[in-house]
Amino acid sequence: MARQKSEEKRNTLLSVAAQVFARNGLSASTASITAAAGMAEGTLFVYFKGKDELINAVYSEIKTDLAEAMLSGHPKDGSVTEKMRLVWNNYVCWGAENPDKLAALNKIKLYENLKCEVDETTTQRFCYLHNLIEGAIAGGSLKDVPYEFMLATFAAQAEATMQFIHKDPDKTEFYRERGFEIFWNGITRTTTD
Amino acid sequence: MARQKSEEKRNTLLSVAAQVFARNGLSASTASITAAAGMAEGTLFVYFKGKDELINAVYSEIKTDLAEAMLSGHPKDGSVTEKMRLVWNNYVCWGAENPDKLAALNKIKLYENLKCEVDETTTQRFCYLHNLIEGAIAGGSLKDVPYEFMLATFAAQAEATMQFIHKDPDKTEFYRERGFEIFWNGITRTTTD
Amino acid sequence: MARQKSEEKRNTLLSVAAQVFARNGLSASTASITAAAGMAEGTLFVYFKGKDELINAVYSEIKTDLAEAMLSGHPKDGSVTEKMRLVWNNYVCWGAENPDKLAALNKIKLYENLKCEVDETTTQRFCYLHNLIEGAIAGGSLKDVPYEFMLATFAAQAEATMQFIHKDPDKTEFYRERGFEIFWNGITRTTTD
Amino acid sequence: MARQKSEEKRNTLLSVAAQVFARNGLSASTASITAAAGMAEGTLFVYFKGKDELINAVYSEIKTDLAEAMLSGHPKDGSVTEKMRLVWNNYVCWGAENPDKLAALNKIKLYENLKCEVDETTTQRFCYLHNLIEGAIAGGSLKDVPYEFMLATFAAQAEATMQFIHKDPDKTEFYRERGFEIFWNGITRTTTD
DNA sequence: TATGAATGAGGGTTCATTCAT
DNA sequence: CATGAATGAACCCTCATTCAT
Repeated sequence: MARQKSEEKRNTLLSVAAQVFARNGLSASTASITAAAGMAEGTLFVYFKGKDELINAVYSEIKTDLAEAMLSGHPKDGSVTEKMRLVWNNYVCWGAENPDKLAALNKIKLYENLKCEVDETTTQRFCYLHNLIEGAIAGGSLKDVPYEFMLATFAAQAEATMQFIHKDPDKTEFYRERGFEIFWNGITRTTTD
Repeated sequence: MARQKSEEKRNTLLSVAAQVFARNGLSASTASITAAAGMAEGTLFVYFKGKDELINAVYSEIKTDLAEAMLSGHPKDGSVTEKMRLVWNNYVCWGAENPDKLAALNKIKLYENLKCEVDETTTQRFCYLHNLIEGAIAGGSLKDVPYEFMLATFAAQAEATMQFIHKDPDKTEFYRERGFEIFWNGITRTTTD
Repeated sequence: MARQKSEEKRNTLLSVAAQVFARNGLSASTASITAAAGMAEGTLFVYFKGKDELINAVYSEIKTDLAEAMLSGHPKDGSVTEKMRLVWNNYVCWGAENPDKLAALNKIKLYENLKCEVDETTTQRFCYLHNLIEGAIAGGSLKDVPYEFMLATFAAQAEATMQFIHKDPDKTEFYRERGFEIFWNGITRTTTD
Repeated sequence: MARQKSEEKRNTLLSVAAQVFARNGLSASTASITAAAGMAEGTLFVYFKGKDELINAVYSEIKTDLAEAMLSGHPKDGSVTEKMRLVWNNYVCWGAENPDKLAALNKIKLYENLKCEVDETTTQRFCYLHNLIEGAIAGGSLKDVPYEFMLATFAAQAEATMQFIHKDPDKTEFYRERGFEIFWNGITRTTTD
């Protein structure tokens, strides 16, 4: 008899868990998650071997979701700057629109037993970002800086930006623009210092 | 009469707790902390009302330590850039040299019951940083951006930098310089975009 | 060097302990007792081997106090009824005036590790009561009933009475009289049933 | 699906708890109760929110049991004296036959967090007793004495009686009769004092 | 003697996980 | 598969007691 497990239930658990983790921390009980999902305590263990696996799955899920959001609507052509700005906007808006996912992601990032596994598709998506950044590097003065460092800079600046947007949604556009400016100036400027 | 509470024991507990939290998360047991500190389980509760108070005290302790480190050796005069670079260097090096404190700080930041209390001196130290950043804003093109956003940018990029230094200590100077460049370019560049 | 222990401190501890036990039960901590007595935690253990010994000492102390109160002002002569009534009044009033002692006594009575030890003088005092009751028995119709049962009856009725007086002090005299009537009628009446 | 909470297990816990409390006091550990009941430590918390709820439930349970026992076999008609004697006998015998329940009841009575809640049926049963006593009052000379005081007298003397029966079961009938005599004489006698 | 920090066993309670239904 | 009662290890914390001062 093929799998009778319901993909829907699994997804419900994942998204409810993300919410609960975001609000109450990773120390939230599995019972509180199943309760919020309207399921029995034991059901969680039908879909995940244990809490640890659930946490890792939530992480993957959100990362995938984020990667997908980040590249949505990307133009085939256009300047590196324009492409980069789109990615930035997608990223920042995703965070502002999914505060629970963002919060969950940040908490799970610090989880001691995190196994960073991302699926193939997601990897490829980050690859696109990789290329963009390499392009930016090539056009600026920071030619010796590794891509990973730039990516970290990108994420760091973006997350700072998201938090301000989340606190003050009226200024979404303002922070989104200024944040990008800072980031882009930072990595593309021809230093004269 | 009787032994007096020893400031040394309290400090031992604080720094051991920071290490344990950094490595095992805030969910580490109080028993594991006292064991690592070579004390009896009950002793922790002589110095802190409960785990919650301990966590908050560790937070204050590290924040104070960081603030002190950040401003060490700051010159009375010199350009804003030079002063800022010194603060950056202090901050980044502190993080690279105190990975446990940094990790503990980041985990406690997400702690649900965190009571953000910092002492007077620490507040003043951050005030100095405040003024520096205001100076940088005044000299750049991002005049409408609030100080808090700049500070968040500073912290975000510094932390990204620290992590790279921590992973690859041989390149400490390299990342420290490039990180500052990116940050400083970002916030001071006269945009021509 | 003779005893340097202060009898006064010991007494303070006994009476403070009685109050604390009355209000918070025998499970009150030794620390709460020393705190209420204005002493250091360790001091209690200078005067008593442990909490158990303290509880037993409080019990003895109160029993002695009660026995003394019960027989105060007893007349050399007078009818059995008059003498008995005086004892009754003393007993009941003691309870009404010392609610904490009464409450402590009742709680300690049910203490699992109680060692019933009373000193010589107290024993003699209860002996006087013994003789009174024997006199009452001799004059009534319950000649075959053992003294101990009568004493229990006396105590039971008296304690019920005390509680009503304690709840409604305005009716002290009323309950004191009615309580005695019930008791005395009960044990002296010539049954016609 | 899944096991349902078993009323039997709950009852086992209640009666085992009563025994343990009777013998070791309310300070007995919850672990000692589940062990005596042959269950895991956690099981207690499936049936009761905490120790406090357990203690209150034991209290209710015993009160209900006592109220039921007290009125068993009560005659539709007969004199007040006869009815009262039956209640007395039932009460006293229940206490003598259930020393653990009696002891538990007395200890719980002094429990600092006791919430006195009795169910409807039990209340009605005590109501019957109320009426009986009112009848006795009406026929005697203590017309101004409140019912509650009489009830306290009843309980106090009955409990004294129970203790003697428990210590000397051979004289059950003797103490039961004498005890009732004393009580009944006490409250019904036409005073000539 | 008096103190109170230090101790560590023990207590109530939570919770991830198992498994009978 | 879905359920939720049952489990027992582990946790935080209390507290009687000890002992260095």
